[in-house]
Amino acid sequence: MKDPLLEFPGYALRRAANAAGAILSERLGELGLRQADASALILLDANPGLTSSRLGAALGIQRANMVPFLNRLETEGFVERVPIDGRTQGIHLTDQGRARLTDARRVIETFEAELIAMVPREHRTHLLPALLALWK
Amino acid sequence: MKDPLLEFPGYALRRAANAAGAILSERLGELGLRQADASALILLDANPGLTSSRLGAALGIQRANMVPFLNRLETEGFVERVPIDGRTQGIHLTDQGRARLTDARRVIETFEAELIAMVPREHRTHLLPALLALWK
DNA sequence: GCTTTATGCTATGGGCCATAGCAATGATCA
DNA sequence: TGATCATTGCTATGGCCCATAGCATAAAGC
Repeated sequence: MKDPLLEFPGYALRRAANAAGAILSERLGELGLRQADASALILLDANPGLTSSRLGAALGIQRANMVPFLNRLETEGFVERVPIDGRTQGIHLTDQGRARLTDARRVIETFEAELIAMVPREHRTHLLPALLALWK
Repeated sequence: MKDPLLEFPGYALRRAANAAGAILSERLGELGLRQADASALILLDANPGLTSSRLGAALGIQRANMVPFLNRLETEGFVERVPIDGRTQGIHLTDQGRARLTDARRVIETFEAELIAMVPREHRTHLLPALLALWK
């Protein structure tokens, strides 16, 4: 069967992201985390007290969607909101959040290593810079 | 602001695919098409009479989700189902489907060219093979 | 002080994917 | 040939992620 779609980098990009995302989501799911959760934990660990808006901007999540997202993280005890002024609040990891992050890191690093191992050696170092150029 | 996520190819893959997908979806939307629609039209043009199951397998769409998908394409007059035997049917493009495909091709080829142009020259030829290795 | 902007929020819908289960047909094989 | 198995197309349903519109309050800017 002919597949002309295989010539399109954009199509390959979508399929690759879906395939990789499915694997990672499944593994993070065993920790009770989604991909966005793990990303948020990593970002908050590196930048404690980040604002909801700024965290959302970094993750590419809109303000409106940050609300239920952070609510869930807070309900599960990974995160707490600390008021900064009347309208702004800093998001901080709880001890439980940091503990879960440790587990998540293991999963993610294993996953990323496997991912890189899938691409032929001669293309390997080019993947990350090429991908970053597409959205950064 | 520190962003440790930028070291992860898997994360960059997801962000790049989302960014690219948003642009393509918007442009195809002006033609009344979604990404999966355009992919299906291209595949059906290259392989007339493809079965729903086989088309779904090629596109990475499950049987259950092919039903409303093909219903819509049929309702909009892009596709017709031709019974092969009692339980199998071949999907064929209609003239209207082929016409819309012509427009879609223009959009997609422009998009793909712009996408490739975004990646630095030294990484350009590595992108497609690297991505194909991640799911093919 | 008044206007403008930023922040966090509610409500809602779309697109895409996944699972479970079903009826009917075709294929396989004793 | 007849019984079993596999395939095909389908219904129903829910989850996840994203997008828009609109709102109240608070801070910043003039």
